Amino acid sequence: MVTELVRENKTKFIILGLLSHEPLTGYDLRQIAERSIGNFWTDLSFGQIYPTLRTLEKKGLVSKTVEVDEARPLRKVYSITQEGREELQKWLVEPADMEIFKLDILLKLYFGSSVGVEHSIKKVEMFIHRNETTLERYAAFEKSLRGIVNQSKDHKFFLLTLEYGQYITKAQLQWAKHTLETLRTM
Amino acid sequence: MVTELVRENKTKFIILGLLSHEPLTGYDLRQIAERSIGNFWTDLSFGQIYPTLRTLEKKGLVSKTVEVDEARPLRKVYSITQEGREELQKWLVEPADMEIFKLDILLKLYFGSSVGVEHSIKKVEMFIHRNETTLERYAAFEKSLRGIVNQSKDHKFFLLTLEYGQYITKAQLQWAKHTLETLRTM
DNA sequence: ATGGTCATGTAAATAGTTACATGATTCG
DNA sequence: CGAATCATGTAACTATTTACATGACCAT
Repeated sequence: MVTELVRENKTKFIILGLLSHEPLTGYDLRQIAERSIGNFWTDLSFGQIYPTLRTLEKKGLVSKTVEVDEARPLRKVYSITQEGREELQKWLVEPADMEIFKLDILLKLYFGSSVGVEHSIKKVEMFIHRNETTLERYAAFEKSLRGIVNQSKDHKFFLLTLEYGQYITKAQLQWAKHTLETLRTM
Repeated sequence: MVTELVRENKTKFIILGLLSHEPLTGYDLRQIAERSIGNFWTDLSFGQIYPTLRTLEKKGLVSKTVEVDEARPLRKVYSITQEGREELQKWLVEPADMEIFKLDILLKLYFGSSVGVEHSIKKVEMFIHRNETTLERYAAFEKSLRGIVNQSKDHKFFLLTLEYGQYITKAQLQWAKHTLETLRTM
């Protein structure tokens, strides 16, 4: 039996999702993606964005208007079409895929027995520092978001993903502090 | 200025790391990887393993012995060489890369405003169920590990990565339960 | 002047997945 | 008798990154 497993191109749906909020250029897409889904997804690169926009346009899922403003770089502003919205909705109702985690620090800890525990300790300390910084950034973000969260549903959804980041980052900090103690007595 | 950023092939170091514990076949590698680093890294596929083993052998980082046992498939058992250990150690002392998270459920929640909140609720419920199952699996694993953890350093490192999984999974459950409440009042 | 931001894109390489191909043994 | 496990691997495709190429404006 041939079970044809169509691999879903997430970049495609991220672009469609972002365009479902507002029309954007390829350049905008990268920045908006970073700011909106950046805590739980890898950044989009131009090498992904521009080719994907072209195929999306070919399939009629997005449409393009070119803004020619002299003395300013030309902007190709993309909007989602009705077919695009339908494609997005078909994907949205499907069950979510498994989470993907790639923790280089755990790889290096797990295989670290051959290089001395001081290297592991240093990595965990850096990890703690990084997560503390992230938590501060989240707190500032949350503060500004709490004020406007009742203005739109989108803000509420954004807050949910921000809270995910906060829960995870706090858990990572707890783990890291516990791990430091363990490593120091090894 | 040309900043040559060499993209590190993690698969290579995972294989080297696993072989630094014991000699293994390509087939073994997939299973051992799944059991050992599977909670924080995506599984290795044969399409990655066999070609990587070949290039690793060509570079002299691993060596191969062929076990011909009649009435049994032939086994190519790979061992790490001294050069391989040095390559591994060079990588181990480098600072750890940023964590990579890909949360399809957050993508679908974030873009979910166009399909009705009941779809989001169902996804979060499934997420809770999945995480509860994972937590039970971790608990069973921990129990069996606590008994033997003093027998080897490797068990201690394994326990650290298992604990990471536990902290994260608990945090995800807390977030998901809070999120369910929020979604139900939307 | 230098670097940052805005804005487009392509080409080449690397990474990773999936399907296919083969075949014996073991377990229920 | 069929499914799972052991064991090898390749080919084709898809995904993603990185470097390169271009060029104007604006702030320091």
